[in-house]
Amino acid sequence: MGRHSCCYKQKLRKGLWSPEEDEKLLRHITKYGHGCWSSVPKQAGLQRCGKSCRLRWINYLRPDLKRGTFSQEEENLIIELHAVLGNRWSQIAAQLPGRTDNEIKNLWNSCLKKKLRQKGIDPVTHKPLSEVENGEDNGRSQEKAPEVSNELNLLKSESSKSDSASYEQRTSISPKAYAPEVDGSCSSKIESNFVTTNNCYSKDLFLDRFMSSSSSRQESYTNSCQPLDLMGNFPIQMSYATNDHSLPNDSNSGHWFSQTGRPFDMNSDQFPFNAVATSINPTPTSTTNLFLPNNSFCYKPSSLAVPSDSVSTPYGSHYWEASASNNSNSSIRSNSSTELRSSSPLNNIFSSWGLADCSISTTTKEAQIHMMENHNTEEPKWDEYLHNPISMLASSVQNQAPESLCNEIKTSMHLVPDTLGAMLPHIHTKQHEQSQTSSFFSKDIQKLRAAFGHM
DNA sequence: AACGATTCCAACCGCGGAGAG
DNA sequence: CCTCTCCGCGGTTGGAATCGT
Repeated sequence: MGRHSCCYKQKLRKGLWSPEEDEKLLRHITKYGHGCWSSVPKQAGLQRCGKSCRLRWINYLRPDLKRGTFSQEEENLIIELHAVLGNRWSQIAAQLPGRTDNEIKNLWNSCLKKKLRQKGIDPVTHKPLSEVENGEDNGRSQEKAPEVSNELNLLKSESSKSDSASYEQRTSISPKAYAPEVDGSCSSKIESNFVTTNNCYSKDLFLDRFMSSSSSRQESYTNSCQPLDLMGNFPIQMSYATNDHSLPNDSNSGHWFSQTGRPFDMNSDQFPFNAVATSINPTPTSTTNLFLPNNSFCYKPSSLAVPSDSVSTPYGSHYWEASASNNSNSSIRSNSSTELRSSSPLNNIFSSWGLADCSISTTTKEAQIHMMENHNTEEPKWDEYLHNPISMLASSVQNQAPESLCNEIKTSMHLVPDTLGAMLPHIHTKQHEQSQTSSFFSKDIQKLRAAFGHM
């Protein structure tokens, strides 16, 4: 049958990727998008199979990847999600912006399993080991909530020492993303009720939500808890600003913003600040805010203009979160008591952005309606982004040389805090470390450093 | 310093689903 | 329907890095 024609083709390289290969792939995808993966290697001049390219892109080159160790919140979330979803790594990953299924799987196998066992919890069933050993219940129970609560209690006691926010607060983001909106009645409460109390939220609903919304990675990214770009912080615009390119005009600028983040893998998500605003660390004070200097909840580059009507919060900027239940039917939940800015020229762009203050869960119905309306007007364009963000991006920047675009996107790829908390580009692998001096990367590093004012 | 054991993680493999013809 | 191809997912592996003796 030859299921994977690439598998038996000789001459194809296997194993670790060289920096040159990375560069080729990155350039190609940045420029043209991946399209059909099987044709990518040929077009990009790589001696790899399409599968390998895809994997490399998803697990390493994708610009929106968050690097570094998992925070306690992330670990907790993974455990929670695993309790409900089992080994559905891709779906778990969909709830952890910037993390790949592979990464999460590795973490689980190498770390979390052990941790759970040490705590006396069976990592498969998420029940107390003693119970499992007694053979009381084989397989996964239909009622997960109590077991998960056991885990959470243990985890709470462990992780609450340093965090002022409650565990529920810290874990509220993800659940709210898949909070059922069957009738809209649960939306705000659920944020803190999932798993811990399970009051209005069954596992089945939860699963339904997942199963129906994530037939593919991209789709699940779109539909689920989404990284939130920052109101007033314009990822791509900043890139342009640092590169002296003129900004797209208002009507086009919408192209640059992600409502849910994920469809903009290539763009907004890769922005160094994005991960901050994303959902994993609901509490701005949590300990591992990888991308944020000073633990602030969002970081606003000084070079960026902020809409005059944006409102300061203890955590920085406001934004709105979109939680689309599917591509054509979305509900947007304001997560703050702040009213929508309806007068902004970029209103429709921001129509679904929320405030990242997860401790506040006031839902404004009018706001939801308003936002839904606005959101819907963006739908067709949004759909295009979903299917080919890169080419959309490319077509939006006709005036910019592809080369430059490539560099800009790449620039934001891997940013890690330096010792002072400044965000510096980081080429992750050892392979890459060797090539950091290549002009391809170093130019961007310089640019980025300049943009951040750190040298 | 040398060596073996262990850990970690990037990458591979094989399967199943979806879609086109 | 059937066949074929492509894609994505989850399990597994290989090897580099780290740890312990």
